[in-house]
Amino acid sequence: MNRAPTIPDRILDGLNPQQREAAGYSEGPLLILAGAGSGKTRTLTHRIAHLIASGRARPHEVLAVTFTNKAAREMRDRVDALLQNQGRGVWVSTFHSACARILRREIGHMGFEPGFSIYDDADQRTALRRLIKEMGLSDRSYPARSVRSQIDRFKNRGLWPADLRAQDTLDSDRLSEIYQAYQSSLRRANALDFGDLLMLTVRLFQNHPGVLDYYQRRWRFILVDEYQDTNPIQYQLLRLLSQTHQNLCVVGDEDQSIYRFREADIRNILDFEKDFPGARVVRLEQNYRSTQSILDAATAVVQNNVDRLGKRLFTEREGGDPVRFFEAADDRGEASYVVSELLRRREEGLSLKDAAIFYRIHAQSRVFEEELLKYNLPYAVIGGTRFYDRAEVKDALAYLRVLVNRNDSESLARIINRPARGIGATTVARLFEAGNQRNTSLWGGVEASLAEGLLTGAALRRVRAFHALIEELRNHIDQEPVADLLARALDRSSYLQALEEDGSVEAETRRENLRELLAAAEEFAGQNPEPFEAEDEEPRAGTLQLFLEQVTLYSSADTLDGETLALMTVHLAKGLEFRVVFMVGLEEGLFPHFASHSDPVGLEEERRICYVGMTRAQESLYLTNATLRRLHGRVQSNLPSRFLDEIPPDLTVGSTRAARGLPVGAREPPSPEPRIDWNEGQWEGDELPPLEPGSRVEHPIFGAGAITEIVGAGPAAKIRVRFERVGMKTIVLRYAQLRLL
DNA sequence: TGGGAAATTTTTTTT
DNA sequence: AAATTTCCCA
Repeated sequence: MNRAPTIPDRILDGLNPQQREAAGYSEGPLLILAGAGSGKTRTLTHRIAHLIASGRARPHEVLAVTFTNKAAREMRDRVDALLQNQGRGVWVSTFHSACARILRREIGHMGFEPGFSIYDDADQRTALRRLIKEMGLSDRSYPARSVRSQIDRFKNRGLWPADLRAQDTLDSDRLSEIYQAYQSSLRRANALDFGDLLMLTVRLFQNHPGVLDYYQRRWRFILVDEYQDTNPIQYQLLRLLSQTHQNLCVVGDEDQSIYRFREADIRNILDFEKDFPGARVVRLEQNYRSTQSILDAATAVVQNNVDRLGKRLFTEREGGDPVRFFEAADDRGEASYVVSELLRRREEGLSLKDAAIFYRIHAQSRVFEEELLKYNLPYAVIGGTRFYDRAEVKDALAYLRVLVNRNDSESLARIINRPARGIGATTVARLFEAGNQRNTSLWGGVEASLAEGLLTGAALRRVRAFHALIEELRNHIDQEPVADLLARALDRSSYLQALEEDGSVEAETRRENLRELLAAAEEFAGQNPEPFEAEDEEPRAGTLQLFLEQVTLYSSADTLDGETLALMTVHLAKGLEFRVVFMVGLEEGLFPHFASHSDPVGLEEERRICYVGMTRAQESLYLTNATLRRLHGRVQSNLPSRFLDEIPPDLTVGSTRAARGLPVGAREPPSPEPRIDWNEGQWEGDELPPLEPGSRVEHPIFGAGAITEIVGAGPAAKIRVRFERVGMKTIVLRYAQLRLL
């Protein structure tokens, strides 16, 4: 049956000596420092295939961790192809998916039920918003959004509420209290958030050595891609899992670390040799992807970073097109330039699937979409408002989630009055309170209210009817395929009916989306989601549960195919490559993003993001910027990105501000520039004067100073200025009699 | 009480 | 522009 071991060495054919060394390396920790385009994924897949083909590991003894589920699927397919279908059983997944899978089996040890829900960002926020209100705290001092991200950051660092010390936050008392309350509410709801998937797995391993032992023994070889973007909790997990066999192989590039906001810690890769003594280090420095011009330009940018090991990447693809600069008058002009270039190149035979548009933030996609629609060019926006984030889709999924786990309070709260059935905010608050008092979920509150007569009149009738609806639907869980169950839920809840009666175009779109969701559910049932190895003896989580998990954990970056142009953020572009890349919006304030402006560490990360984007290009790279940009409903005027200025002019063609002697990026404006006074009509409407941190200004009373921070946009923006004579002041731009120096 | 309209606030990047 | 909160009427 297992005929694989006959051809182990052929698997290493076609690799260069360094790739070969890494792929064929036998036992012990292994660090592969792999520059952009140096074939790291190829090396990883060949290593997995070789481990199995040579008989050193059986498929189920290998765990490979990738950054996205899409990457996981690709890697699984490639391994499988190399092994002629003997590769099934290798676990290839993201940290989150792997942990979810472990927890489905083991979470009983932690006092949760196996049918646990997974809360996404929106669920977390609404849960927090309610808790903060319940605790009598002001949502001004504790905006749910920022509390959510702080808690998330704690989790990425592996910190539970009890671990917080004063230095972790300015007001650690209340914050850790909220965090604590939030964790109890998750527990009552039998729910985990994204961070908990990792946190609970680590805690499970720490508290249950027997369970840890099983996984330690089982995974004799562990491989991790994009290691530069792992955070402390992921590091802990890897340490625990690799203890027994020490066969941890990590691949990464410190220049491509772009997830600091998720607590990714570059020291993980810098310190690997210290953390895992005796580690073998292999460097992959030959770039097989890009032309020399592209590589040189990208290197020139990233070289401005202080915090890096430094490496020499080389390519045999000499020369190539110079990098193209284009400065448009505004964002529409930028889009029309990009699309006209696409049309031109398509005439020359470029396939749209070989091109991509990268931007810093999702909001930039819109103008490009409009322009592409004009010419009927097929495109796909990756990420952004994902299909599964649409209100009606979330409603439908909430019904399913409640059927699996009635205690999922966020989902229940979402659907209890959708479609409107007369159970308003006041009633829901009461039900929540009833649940809280009994230390149970919203559903517990519903049951208690019905049993103990806490409600009267219309409210009672309506809640009773809703309760009956859920109970009725639950009877069908095990008897019907996911799609049928979903259709039944939408029908019995009158959700579809309400949309039909609405009659608006919007409602029609929503129904369309629901049909699409039904189709997705059907398709899901058709394919066997994850191949299970016999040894796994995994309790077959219901298909319904697997469907929900996939919908929650799989980002839409995980689907991209056909003859379509891809639009995405640079973050989502990591790990991909395209013949032609347009990186747009290279402007101060946008890229580098203003949130990182005042902080050198943040700026270095922005520079790495830029580097990642540039190195995706194989043949042609376009870098564009717009002088005026409509963003967040306002028009702003941006200087070209300082990153453009960091690229040597001999590698580029096209217009640049620098070539015309105009100010670029962080540089001081040329000095005998006429003084700009924007109180006298040069800057109309919402247009913002060319100000940025670092600009020097003069105030009639305070004298000269330098801008340290700009808050907001347009004339209503405030700026913080450090004046030479009077120190730091905050000034509203509109009223300030400032002059630019 | 519930529902929808109007006013207000807030802007990065993701599993 | 979009998300959220407040306001006002039935």
